[in-house]
Amino acid sequence: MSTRAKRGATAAPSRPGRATGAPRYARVADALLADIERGKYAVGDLLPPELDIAEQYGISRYTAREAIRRLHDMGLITRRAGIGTTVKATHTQVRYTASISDITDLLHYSKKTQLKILSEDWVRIEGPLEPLLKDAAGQRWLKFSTLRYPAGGEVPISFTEILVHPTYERIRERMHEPNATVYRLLEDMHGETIHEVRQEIGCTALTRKTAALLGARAGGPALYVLRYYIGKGDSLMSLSINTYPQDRFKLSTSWRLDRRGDDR
Amino acid sequence: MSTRAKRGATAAPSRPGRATGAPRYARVADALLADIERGKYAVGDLLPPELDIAEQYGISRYTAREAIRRLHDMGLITRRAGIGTTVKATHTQVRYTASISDITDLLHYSKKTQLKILSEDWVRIEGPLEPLLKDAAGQRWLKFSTLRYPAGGEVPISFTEILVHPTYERIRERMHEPNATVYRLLEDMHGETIHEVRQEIGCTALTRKTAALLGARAGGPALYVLRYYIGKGDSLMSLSINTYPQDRFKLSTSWRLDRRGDDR
DNA sequence: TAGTGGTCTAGACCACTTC
DNA sequence: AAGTGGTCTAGACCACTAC
Repeated sequence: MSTRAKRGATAAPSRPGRATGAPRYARVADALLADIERGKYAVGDLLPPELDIAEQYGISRYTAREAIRRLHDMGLITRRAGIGTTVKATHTQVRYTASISDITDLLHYSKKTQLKILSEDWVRIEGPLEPLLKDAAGQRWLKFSTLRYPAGGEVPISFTEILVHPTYERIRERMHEPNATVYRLLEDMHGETIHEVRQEIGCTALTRKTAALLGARAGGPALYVLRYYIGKGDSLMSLSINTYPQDRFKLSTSWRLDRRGDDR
Repeated sequence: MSTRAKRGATAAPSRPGRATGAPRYARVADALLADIERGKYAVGDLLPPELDIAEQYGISRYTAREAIRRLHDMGLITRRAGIGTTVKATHTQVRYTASISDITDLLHYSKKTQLKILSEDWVRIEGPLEPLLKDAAGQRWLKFSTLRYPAGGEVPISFTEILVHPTYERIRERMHEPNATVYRLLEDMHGETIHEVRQEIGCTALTRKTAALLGARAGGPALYVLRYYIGKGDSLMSLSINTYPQDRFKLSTSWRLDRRGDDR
């Protein structure tokens, strides 16, 4: 009980389980983590209160909190004042993540593309659209038919149909501006943020009509990408239906291993 | 001063008292964030030392640290003892992330699939393989040709060629086990972890040979997915080349907005 | 040697939840 | 009223980096 502070940030490269020269909070965090993995605290259980943990390990409340914070950063627990600390998972659920800085990153490598609007009209959600927009069946949505070109290029990358919830019809006013994108207009004009994008990728054969628009061979293979743009509270704001003919576009994603609980 | 602690985490709408109602560290973090965005501290600059910030805002070092921690959690700064706090970015670089708990999640919705190995041999990286594995040109890699079936199904989902770096040839021993996956065997048998997966998605037309294996129409559209499995230090460990005929498989990804600096 | 961030203590008041 | 996590203070020693 005499040894005071141990040391600052030493090498101590996140040896899982080991705990020789690591800070106290890290050792306590490892101990708690081991308890959770061993099942001493099951999912749904409460961890002991901070003061109990502090007493149990002979540390101050600050250090106990710092240990618990690690578990929180790993996403293993939730905390609520008045309730306590609840175990939510025994292992870090997410191991790999992919990141983008901007939704545009989903669309094309090069952000330097241009959208050409072929037509703009109101459509009723029925027929082939209905399975894509079940919850909006019968509603009238704004629809843009577009081609996307590389900067200065003559050959389109994709044929894209964009459906927009009627609430946001004002974006029509500025949709023809160069470099306009639906989601940016939604943010600018309606103050709405895209909270989530759900993307579904498949393949298809080009119809005669689409092939003609894209200058590709009818029946040829094409990437078919649906993107649902979802706002606050799971509200669907927009849907885009993209068709990319073979070899004009490649979708790349990089998934990286998370090391959240280790260093920081 | 006399005023001690302010308050806990409250909503506190428009109490005309002092500041907004947010904790002090949050207000200070916002102020620092504003300074960074305004350019008062440019990228590469050092933020003032903790004690200066504490003095400047009339708070304790703990509270100043807590404020700075938020900026760190947002990825805007790096900190080093003896040096100081360096501004690394003015805005959170990553806004949207997608997560998976397991690499298997990349492959198919249902994890209940079975791999059938058609053949296994050593191939030299040349010819059509060379552009995919430039750095390994001329090397001999282990290659598996496989079909993946849904649990109990008769119709394959995909034709997959798997290339494995010669270092890891031992996985051959257990590759035929049910539910074997390359990356899990790499972890089990060689103690190597996949640090990153790079995925490239395109489309193609089925060759006669592949179509025959898959029981699909030659020339029909197919998803073409390359996955590079990368270990520590950017070392390429394995590559898989997947061909999914139309309608047998859909790739889904969900990108969520990060809200790291806001609540927690 | 001086100054930085990293760790730690011992206390305190607060808001929230449960009894 | 009691107990929880959330916030905050005023101090301290440490390891690291620069001078």
